[in-house]
Amino acid sequence: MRGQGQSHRQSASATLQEVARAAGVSLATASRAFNGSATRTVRPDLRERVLAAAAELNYTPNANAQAMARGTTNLVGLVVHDIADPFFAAIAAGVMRAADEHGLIVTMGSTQREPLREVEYVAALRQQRARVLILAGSRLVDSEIFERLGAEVSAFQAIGGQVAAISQPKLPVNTVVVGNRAGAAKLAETLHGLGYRRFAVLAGPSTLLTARDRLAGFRAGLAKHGCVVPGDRVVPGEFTRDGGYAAMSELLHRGTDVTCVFAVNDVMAVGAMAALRDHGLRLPDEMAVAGFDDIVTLRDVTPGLTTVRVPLEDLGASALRLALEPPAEKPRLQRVRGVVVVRESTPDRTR
Amino acid sequence: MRGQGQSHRQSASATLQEVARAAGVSLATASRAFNGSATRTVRPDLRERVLAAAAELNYTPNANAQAMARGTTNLVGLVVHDIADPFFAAIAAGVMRAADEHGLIVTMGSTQREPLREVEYVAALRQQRARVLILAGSRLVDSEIFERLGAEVSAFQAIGGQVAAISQPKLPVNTVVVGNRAGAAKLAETLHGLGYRRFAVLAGPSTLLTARDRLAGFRAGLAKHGCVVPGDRVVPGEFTRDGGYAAMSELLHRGTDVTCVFAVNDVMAVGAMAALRDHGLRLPDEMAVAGFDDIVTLRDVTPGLTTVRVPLEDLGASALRLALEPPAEKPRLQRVRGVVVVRESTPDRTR
DNA sequence: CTGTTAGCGCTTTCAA
DNA sequence: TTGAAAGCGCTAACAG
Repeated sequence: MRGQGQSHRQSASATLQEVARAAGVSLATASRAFNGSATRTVRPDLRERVLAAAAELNYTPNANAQAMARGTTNLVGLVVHDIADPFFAAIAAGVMRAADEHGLIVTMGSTQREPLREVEYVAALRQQRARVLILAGSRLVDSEIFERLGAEVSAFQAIGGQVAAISQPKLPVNTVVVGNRAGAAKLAETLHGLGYRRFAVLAGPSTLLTARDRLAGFRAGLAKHGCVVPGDRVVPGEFTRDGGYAAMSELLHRGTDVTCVFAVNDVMAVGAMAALRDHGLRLPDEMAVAGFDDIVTLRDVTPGLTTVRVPLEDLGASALRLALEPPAEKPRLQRVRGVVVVRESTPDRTR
Repeated sequence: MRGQGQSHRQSASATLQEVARAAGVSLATASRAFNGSATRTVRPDLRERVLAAAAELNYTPNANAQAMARGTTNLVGLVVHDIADPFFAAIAAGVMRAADEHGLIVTMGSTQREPLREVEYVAALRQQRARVLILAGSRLVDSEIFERLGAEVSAFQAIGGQVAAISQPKLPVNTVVVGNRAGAAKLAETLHGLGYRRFAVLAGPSTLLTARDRLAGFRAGLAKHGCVVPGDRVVPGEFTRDGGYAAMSELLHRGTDVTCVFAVNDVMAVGAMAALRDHGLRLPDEMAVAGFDDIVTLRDVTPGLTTVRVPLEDLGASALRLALEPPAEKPRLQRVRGVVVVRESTPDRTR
């Protein structure tokens, strides 16, 4: 192609220089024809010529070159625990929607729930000079690797990157805080109001703050009514469908007289329902089940799952907006509360 | 400019130049210390010094600068119809898994099922000089905008980008072809074997090739047994949960004597089941339902949904591998077949 | 309003 | 092995 084929690349795209030449203007004018602002204007006819030449040559600006020259990109890096989990898929959808409105490109990393990979992704995003970093998903209690994440995030900020997190305000960055405790407490009170008294909790991983908060909130809500969940009715497990299935199986295996099970997220709740069925129990008559999140894809399970609705897409969109705010001295927090949604999985026992 | 801190940027990261200076070597040597190959080696002690200096300065290569200098990036652009749809989320997971193995970064665009946005995303990815483009999701019959997509894809290839598609082999690129026809035909035969004779199809959008192929395959499968689906029992609709709900409602509204409904994807099938329930029908006794895809998140619906399993994650991983293959004269096709999975939603009527 | 020119940070000849 | 220097494509002073 150009350069009479002595390029080592297999092919190349037209450059601004070539467009300028074709339009009979200087490089600078060609650049201004595209980026022209109030201060840097181009005579209309020249502008036309440049645009025409660009179209003719099928020119597209090289984003990498622009990034170099401008010293900034329009890349948003989103890090999630597991993109195949509908929880994160919904958040991702929200981030992408908001990114679109700002003309930003979203790149995504899925850590497969491996904390170290989160650190690696942040490093990769720093290398890409991403403008925005969004960390979605619960923090862990493990402080060792949390340190490293913090260091990496600081490094990202140090070169001018903007950051937001979704979950707990553990990092010194703007974060969208989900009202896990309050939501779970409200759920507990609602269930108590429906007449339930003997509860078990499928509690998720004990290292996951979100899981811990939901458990704590649930207990706090029950405590208001003098009701407790004994330790042997709190079963830990993975934060996944299979984790819910396993935890529920474990509970059934132990034998129990509980009438209502709270799984700390919907995905686990669905797994728990499957385990209950496989165990021959009829739902919801022989066991009530509640979850958390109100995952859209799961709204059609039967019996309909009582849960706490969290506006996941909005979470993603809000996080991007927060990240884009001009940096302040103190990180900003935006709290989002969940709303209890009662469905058929927890029928009213008081009547 | 950035001479003595009069840069307009708020901050900057250490550059290779600075690392080189700190290590007391030339820029070239510093570069080689990182990228060193067999031909371009660096004396071990110098190498050490460079690496130490880099660590000291918290240096990270600027990917944009590397892209400029090398003329190539390590960006994979993935375009999906809707990331919140578990179908695409699974594919995305597969792509990311495979990308990881190659040290590639994945950026994602979700078109919200708006064909024009697909074109825009491809344009954006060309601008980013992405190395790989993966187009996931059914092609449409609409030729007008298909032309534009084709042109944009060609432009992408023209500058050296590698492309793969997932769905139908309509574009002249490597593609992972899903055996929609064969899978639906097999499903039809299976259902016929279970004793069903009067079918309806919730057919999805008539412009979507995947939807059309599944309908055609289903009919072909039934035809083998002398069974037909009359036109008035084929109800179009959106390719979503709500589309399935609406189509099923429409069918029920018309009044019908069918005993089994085939929704052309699982998400629609779940919507259809909800509609059937809302209409007071008991499943699966009063109506059998089958879907297509075997979405993981939906494996726990009740009654368990009979469907055609498509290995979605593998689809994504395969697509990336295909895209990465050295360009050949002819686009390569990789066919993936679905496997019928019979569950409780279509009980055996023959006994 | 337009053109010239100096970088942005890095890779890669080409000489030494 | 190492270093000097020429770009990669673009933006943004700066001078006309």
